[in-house]
Amino acid sequence: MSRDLFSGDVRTVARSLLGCVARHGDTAGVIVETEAYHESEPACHAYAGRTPRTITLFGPPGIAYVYRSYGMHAMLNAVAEPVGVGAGVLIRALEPLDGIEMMRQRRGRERLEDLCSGPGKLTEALGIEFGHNGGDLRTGPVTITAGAHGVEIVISQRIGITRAVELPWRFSLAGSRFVSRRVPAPA
DNA sequence: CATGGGATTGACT
DNA sequence: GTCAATCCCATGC
Repeated sequence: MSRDLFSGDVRTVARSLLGCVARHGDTAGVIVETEAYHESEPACHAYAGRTPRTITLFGPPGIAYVYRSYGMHAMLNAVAEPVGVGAGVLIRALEPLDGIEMMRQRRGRERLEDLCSGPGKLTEALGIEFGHNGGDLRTGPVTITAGAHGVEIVISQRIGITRAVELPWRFSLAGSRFVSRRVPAPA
């Protein structure tokens, strides 16, 4: 298979990351939900071209792109596609694996399903901050490492966006109770 | 330089 | 189901 988890087109990478382990310090979780974003479609931050905010997306694959949403939440993305192409995979949900007590402390919640079931939740649970933007996900401090393969994947539409809503670029693990929102039933 | 919007969450009706 | 919190930055004049 591919030598590098992050090489290939962004949708392939988004699928490959399902089942992988995201880790920061003593906290870690299995990725159960991702979304692909590409400069060719208007929901992507890179759509408008290189800016100080989005420059990371145009860099080499395997780099963390962390940004602030709604003024308060950090979002974790893995940069994909070759240098010069702006694209990334949004990590939307994790199944808690290690450091669960620390996650509970950071989140102020007890239930496992409340710890990492959303893009802003998982960054809080893992202690990921804006300063991690630009870090290499292969060497840390925030890492994503290969996990299960052959997992059953569900494809659906992306969530919480207003443009290019129709693209089926959301990927989640079938039946996981840790996804941020239910996959809508087919029409 | 001023303005508006956003890849969300949690609390409340 | 509805709504506010809060701030970076892209856009427009």
